[in-house]
Amino acid sequence: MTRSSRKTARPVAFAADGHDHMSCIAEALQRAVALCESRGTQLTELRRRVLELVWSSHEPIGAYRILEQLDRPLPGQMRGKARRAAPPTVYRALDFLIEQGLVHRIESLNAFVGCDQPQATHAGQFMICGHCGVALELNDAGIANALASCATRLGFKVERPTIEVRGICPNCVRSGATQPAHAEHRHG
Amino acid sequence: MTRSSRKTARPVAFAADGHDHMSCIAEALQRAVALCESRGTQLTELRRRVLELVWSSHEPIGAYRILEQLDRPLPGQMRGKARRAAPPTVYRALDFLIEQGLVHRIESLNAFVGCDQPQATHAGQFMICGHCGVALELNDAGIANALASCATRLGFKVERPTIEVRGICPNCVRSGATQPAHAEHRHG
DNA sequence: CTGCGGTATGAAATAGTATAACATCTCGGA
DNA sequence: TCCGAGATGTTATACTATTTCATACCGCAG
Ligand SMILES: [Zn+2]
Ligand SMILES: [Zn+2]
Ligand SMILES: [Zn+2]
Ligand SMILES: [Zn+2]
Repeated sequence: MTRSSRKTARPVAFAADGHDHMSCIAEALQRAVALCESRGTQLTELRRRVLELVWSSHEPIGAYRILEQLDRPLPGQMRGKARRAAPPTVYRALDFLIEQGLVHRIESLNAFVGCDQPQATHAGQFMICGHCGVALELNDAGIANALASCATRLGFKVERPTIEVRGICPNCVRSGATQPAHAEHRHG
Repeated sequence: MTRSSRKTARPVAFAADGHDHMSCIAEALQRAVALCESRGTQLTELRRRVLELVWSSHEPIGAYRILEQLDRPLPGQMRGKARRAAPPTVYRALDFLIEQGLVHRIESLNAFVGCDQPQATHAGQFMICGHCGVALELNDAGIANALASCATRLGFKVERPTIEVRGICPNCVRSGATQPAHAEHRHG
């Protein structure tokens, strides 16, 4: 029970005392396998590997970072001068994973992050820390309702909401972080 | 009185019967001049021209589209083989305009759109039609409150909310539009 | 077995978006 | 005049994403 061992009620990604990320990854992969199984879609080795890399942390990762990691031979394998994978390889895998709801794209970062509730189709809301880079996905009914009511009032038919809130996470707030400190983009 | 001549209460960008966009542009430029004047910032000819291009329609425009337009000699001017402007030129102008609150960046489109309430600093919410491409900026208190309350609950300090809702605008809904029809990105 | 269609991946080229770094220009004040 | 700040010009490059065609694999009809 990874969850019940936590000391706080805070979401895992923002946990004050860190968390066992290995099991985070393992559980995500397990869910993915089960989901694709149940849908009859093919979670191939390549796609599984990309998903694993996306889940390597709770910070959204760029497609080209994934590409770099894909190139590195897995520990224990000596496959010398393995040819560098090409961009379409990773973009195609990401397309598949997004379609399956296993990964979300963070528009404001041109990056990708794993979804921990892939079962139901949803458009999550993201709280992204500009200091440590961690992105937390929520499904807040209040926000969703406010949006829906606003759209209804206008006669606007919502298809895909994009909600990405940049700020400072609880942990970084407590440690007095105000400056960027996280590489990221300029334009933000 | 452009506004009072409208037949509906709908926002100009989504007006059912179209609108006098020339005055849209003129008013935006006027506001910009006044604002920069009052702040002592320099709305140079280049920046004014870029702002005008951003306002050329209510569809967000990409930096490189602006660049193309900048190259075209103004009607009446025969400046032959004018050198093509370089990307930094337009990005710098956009940076200035964004800083002044005169333009917003639409993250999900890598594009830019004029702001019609540049006075107060704000982070607008955008309703973007996937069919006609028009983006409407709102400042809905309900959404803002829902977001704020959610962030408070988490202990997350909001710095820059990004809310961009893709969908179909009232006009396009009425005309039965469901397909994309608008070029735009793939990844959406 | 063999060929066929559908899906996944490999590979090369190119398109699209954005910034870094340094040079030049202009204008107003010391 | 000289200086310094801010704006723009210029070149190169980084970063992100898609198009296009080729190849590999697999289950199945003939
Ligand atoms: Zn999700
Ligand atoms: Zn943080
Ligand atoms: Zn605005
Ligand atoms: Zn529309």
